[in-house]
Amino acid sequence: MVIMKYKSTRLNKEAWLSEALEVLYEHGIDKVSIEPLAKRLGVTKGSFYWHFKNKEDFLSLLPSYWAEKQTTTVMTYVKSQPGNAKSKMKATLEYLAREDPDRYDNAMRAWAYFDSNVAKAVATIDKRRLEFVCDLFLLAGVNNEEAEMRSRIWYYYDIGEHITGDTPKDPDKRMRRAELRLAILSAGL
Amino acid sequence: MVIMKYKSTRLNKEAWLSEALEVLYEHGIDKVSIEPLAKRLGVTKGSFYWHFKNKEDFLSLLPSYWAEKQTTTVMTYVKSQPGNAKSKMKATLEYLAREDPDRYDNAMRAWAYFDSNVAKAVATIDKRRLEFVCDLFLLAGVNNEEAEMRSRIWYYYDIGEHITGDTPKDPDKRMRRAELRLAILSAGL
DNA sequence: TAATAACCATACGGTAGCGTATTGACTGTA
DNA sequence: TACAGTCAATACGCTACCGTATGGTTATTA
Repeated sequence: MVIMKYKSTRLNKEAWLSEALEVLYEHGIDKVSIEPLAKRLGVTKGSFYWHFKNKEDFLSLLPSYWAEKQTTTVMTYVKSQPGNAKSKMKATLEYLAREDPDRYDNAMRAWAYFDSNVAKAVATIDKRRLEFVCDLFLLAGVNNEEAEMRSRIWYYYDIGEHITGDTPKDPDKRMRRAELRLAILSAGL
Repeated sequence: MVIMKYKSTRLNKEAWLSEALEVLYEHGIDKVSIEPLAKRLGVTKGSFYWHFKNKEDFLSLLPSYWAEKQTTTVMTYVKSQPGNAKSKMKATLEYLAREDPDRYDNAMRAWAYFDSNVAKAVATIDKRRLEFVCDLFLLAGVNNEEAEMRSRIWYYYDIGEHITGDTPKDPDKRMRRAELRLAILSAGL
């Protein structure tokens, strides 16, 4: 027999942050407001002001909360994969075509564009990803300047496809694009 | 002697739309509100409700207003330039490196992400630009599928660089990037 | 210059959301 | 079982903004 020792709706900071991230994802940062959030969580704002000082304080925690959830990503997967640079690139693209792990990216970018603190958090993630790709090109033997440019072209493609909503639903199409992309961007390696 | 026959602050619809676009650019769509806008324009909201039915109606006009301002762009310039495909690509990149004409793009995208009507307007512009680039690759003789892929890689680079705020301030650096980019993406043409 | 139309100011009522103060309920520990 | 600590509900005042109603100016046209 199950004994409900605790009222299951008692919340912690993370519950609020997680829900906020969800609303951010669905409707954008300006719809992240305390009372509606409380409603979604089945509590009142009394809870909110117990856990957080105020709204500003709360929102300032969101970017780093998001960033932390970004730690287990493509990169850890690909690094674990054996093979040369080109096959690692392939692995990266296949992973992305399968998983689409960057669920909150667009919403964060939309927010970041009007908030420099958020922009910093996003820039950190972007930098990390760019360097990861850049290393692959360096590994493939291209010089520094060109590796940087190729990795930019590579990574900004992801951003562009993502943000225009152009990512094909059909996995086969995604794979086909990945092939072509790899062929074009790793030409001569 | 100057006689002020008209109070210079009498407005028309466009004045409101233009100012709204500016606020959108500076602070995002949720800061586009009637009363503050009126203040910026030196009138009261009495004016607004003369020109527009309500806020929703007003905002629905903004994407097309933006889209119209996009008609005179890179494309008209480049089309007027002589030369083969590759030199037209070069002309395009040089124009972009010089002018940065897509001032409102990021703000529109941020908005578009949470409003499907806006998304449509942005998608129209994206499509137009993509086709323009695609035509250049077709002109250079690559097959259809690859031309589409190359143009995506080409154009999404612009979006990515733009949205990450990575565009170098230094014109020389921008030019250098353009050269490398052209070299990489037009390899073998 | 009188009449009409175009444009704007002011005052008002209404809603959504922020933040505070206070009280209440639950939980772990002595 | 009493107490302290944790978490939440309620009630309140406040601000920003939307939309309406009404009347006042300014321009246009006859």
